Amino acid sequence: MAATLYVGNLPWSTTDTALTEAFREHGTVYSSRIITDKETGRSRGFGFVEVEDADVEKMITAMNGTDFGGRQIVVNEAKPRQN
DNA sequence: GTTGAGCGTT
Repeated sequence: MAATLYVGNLPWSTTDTALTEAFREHGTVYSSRIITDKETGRSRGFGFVEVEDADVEKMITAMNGTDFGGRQIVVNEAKPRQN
């Protein structure tokens, strides 16, 4: 089972790989994605990380508000896109 | 060569 995490306040230079590497240290990470602007293709400064369902709370507690690339990131449970 | 609240694609 996998759950999705919303990660905000990211530096513009953050990559999906960087997110994976950071979150992998605190739990099981299946995939990660940085949301890019549909018109310019640049990073919007936030992304989503797919993690193990049982590790969601641990990931949020461990990563929310922590320094990432010089910025304090925001980690929350992502709102369900499909219902 | 920019910006900074906010929840994404098949």
